[in-house]
Amino acid sequence: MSDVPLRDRIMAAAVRCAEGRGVRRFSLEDVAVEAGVSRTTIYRQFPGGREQLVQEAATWEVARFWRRLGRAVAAESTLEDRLVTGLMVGADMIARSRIMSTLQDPDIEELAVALRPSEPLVHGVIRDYIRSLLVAEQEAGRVGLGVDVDRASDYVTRMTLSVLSSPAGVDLADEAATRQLVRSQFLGGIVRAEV
Amino acid sequence: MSDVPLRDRIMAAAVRCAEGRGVRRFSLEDVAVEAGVSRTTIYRQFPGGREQLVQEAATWEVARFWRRLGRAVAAESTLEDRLVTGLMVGADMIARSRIMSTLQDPDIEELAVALRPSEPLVHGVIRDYIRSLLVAEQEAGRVGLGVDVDRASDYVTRMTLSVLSSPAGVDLADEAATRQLVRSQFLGGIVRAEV
Amino acid sequence: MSDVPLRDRIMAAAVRCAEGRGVRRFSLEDVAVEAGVSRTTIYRQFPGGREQLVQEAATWEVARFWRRLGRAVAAESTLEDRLVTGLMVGADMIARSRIMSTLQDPDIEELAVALRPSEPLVHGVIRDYIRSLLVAEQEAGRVGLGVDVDRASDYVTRMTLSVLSSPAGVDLADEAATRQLVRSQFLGGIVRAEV
Amino acid sequence: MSDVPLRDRIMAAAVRCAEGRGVRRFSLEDVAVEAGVSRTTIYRQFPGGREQLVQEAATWEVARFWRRLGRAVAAESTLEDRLVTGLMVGADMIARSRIMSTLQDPDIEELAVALRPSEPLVHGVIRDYIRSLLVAEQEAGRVGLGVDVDRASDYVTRMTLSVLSSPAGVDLADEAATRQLVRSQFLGGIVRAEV
DNA sequence: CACTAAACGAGACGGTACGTCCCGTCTTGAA
DNA sequence: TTCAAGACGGGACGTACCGTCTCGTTTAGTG
Repeated sequence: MSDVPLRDRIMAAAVRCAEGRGVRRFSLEDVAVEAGVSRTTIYRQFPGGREQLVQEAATWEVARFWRRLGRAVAAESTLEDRLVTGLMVGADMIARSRIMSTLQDPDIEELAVALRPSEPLVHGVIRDYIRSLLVAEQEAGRVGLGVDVDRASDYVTRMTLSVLSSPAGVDLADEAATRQLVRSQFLGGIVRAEV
Repeated sequence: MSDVPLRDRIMAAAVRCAEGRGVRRFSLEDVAVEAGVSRTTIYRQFPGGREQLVQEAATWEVARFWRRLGRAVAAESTLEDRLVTGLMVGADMIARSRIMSTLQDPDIEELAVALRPSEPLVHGVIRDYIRSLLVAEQEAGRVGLGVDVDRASDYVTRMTLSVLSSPAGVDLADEAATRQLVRSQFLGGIVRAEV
Repeated sequence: MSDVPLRDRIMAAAVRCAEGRGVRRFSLEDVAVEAGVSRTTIYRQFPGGREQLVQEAATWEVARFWRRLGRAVAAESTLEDRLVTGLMVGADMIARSRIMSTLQDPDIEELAVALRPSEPLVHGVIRDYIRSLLVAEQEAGRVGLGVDVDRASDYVTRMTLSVLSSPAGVDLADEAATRQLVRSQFLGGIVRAEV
Repeated sequence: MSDVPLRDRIMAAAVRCAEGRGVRRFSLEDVAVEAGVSRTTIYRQFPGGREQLVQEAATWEVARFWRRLGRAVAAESTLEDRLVTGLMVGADMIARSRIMSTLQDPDIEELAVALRPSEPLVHGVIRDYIRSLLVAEQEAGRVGLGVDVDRASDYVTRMTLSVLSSPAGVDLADEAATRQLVRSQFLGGIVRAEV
């Protein structure tokens, strides 16, 4: 409805539809109406049909998620703060997102799975990012001596993604608790205790 | 194909179909033929229709996965061996499973997602199981003094599930490497080094 | 809607639609609604789709036309009366038929053409029928001596069909004129003048 | 493909397409390609769209048919020869024409029907033409005394068109047979026997 | 032993959505 | 200006399933 590229408008509409009716329930007709576009045009933009649309919309949405998380985290300065903020903001975004909440439903959701193949990718990206942060910490002399940065970043990445996907007991809305978790579990053996 | 309960025969057929054509591609007609049953009967057994069938077949298959993993692990005696064996056997089963391999495909698969909601559940079950193992280790005096068993089991669970779902660099077919991983990363600060 | 066979109900609906909107304009959806049937069912009855439906409905309707004409003609006793009645009733039915009137429209109509292939067939049937009448007349001694019955019946058939399809000057609603036409043109050299 | 008027090029292309794929099967895209023209241009030349194009192309082709038949017939001198030649050449042209042959197919063809509305018109034109020939014969003293020229020309026209559209037993490729037919059936009671 | 009731097989139907084709309109850019 | 090129909305087509229903038929279980 403006100068937003047609493709993006359609993907955005698809995401909104998925949030509303659930991924398996919306029809391309719904998306077309939501995007203010004809069904034909969707097939012109995504020749692979529904499948391609869902796939691309999903990765597009995932990218947007991490982009926003990245921006939020960039405002912080220390590694610990970034982890804490990342966990809290991420959990909040997930909670807010209607997709994720509907994803809790026992009914089947393609989106989550369309998002599956991107998991190893995400793992890699996040790990590299965290590694760069760790290196910075190391250069600042705040990392323990015997620490293997590669191994440590992989480890922190796993814990982060795991906690984000299933908090399991930790209340990520509580900053103190989250910070406690990050300190003891995530960075325990890595970062030297602040004096 | 004889005195096996009808329900199970249908679910097994559904799993086979999912392995073959992918979850979104098979029709109830396919399942019916595969199970040597009429389509009507499927609706009689699963009044919720396709959705219920996929859901139940998925969790049924997941349960089978963990059951088999459990049996394999039960043969081992120490915590470390159980973790190593669990990781290796689990990874192997995932690799062998045609569903999982097709799941790598970028195309959409409901099964994986039908399996999603069980994730927190699985987390809980595995954590409790590992916790019981840790308690045993503790009673055997093989756990470090300051270790919080609850926290440690949660931690080991996260690492296990994470590594299973995305190995990311670790070769879980290599026992030495896997054992090394388990020792240093999983049980590093928890179990006292064997003398 | 009753115990009328589904197939016939659909064809009747198709004919009504053709009468209404013109043959090229109606959609299978229209026919489905008109027949009180789902679109799917039409495809189940006519696997050849729209084409087959139009084809069959057309010949079905043509057959109905000639059947009714045959009944009307059967009431008459002499050859001349049958021809006169046939021409008049036929012209009247064509005039009444909304299909035929819309067929006058310069716009394209498939029905008329779907009916085309049946033309030689119709020619044969009508010729045989007229031949049988001629033979009866001959046996009654009312046919001229040198008349070749085969040739004569073919001739009368051509004139009949031609006049029916394009009257061109003759008013087939006027019995006197029609009878005059039949006597002088159709049976002129064939039947012996009544004394 | 050069200075031939755009309109004619398009209609010629339409006729070729109709000959190839059948009338209902070709798309405007096909015609555009065949005519070496953009689809837009077709709409500029035929604002009525596909319908107008088919209509005009059909009558254009029909006119061409009769024009060519007229030229062939003009070479003959007597009425009988013109009729014989007309029947034979006409039948031959119809047989050769790929459109007409495909028209025999049971599948639906708009062209034939687009040509339908012109039937009464054709009847009138042919009749007037034949009437003029008959008048000439009459002036040459070769027509029977009691013959009504109007009625006779109408009659000959009907027989001619009828035989052309459905020969029904007569072999119009055999000159002797055709001539025999024309003499006995068409001109029997009209033209005085040549001495 | 027949009779009935439940479970299954077979198949028709309504309905939803998909992917495709084509039409007719419009805009943009180049000759 | 005229035309080519191409995007778009819209309508219909033919197909694939789903879920529901109604019939036979087989199989047990019971009077």
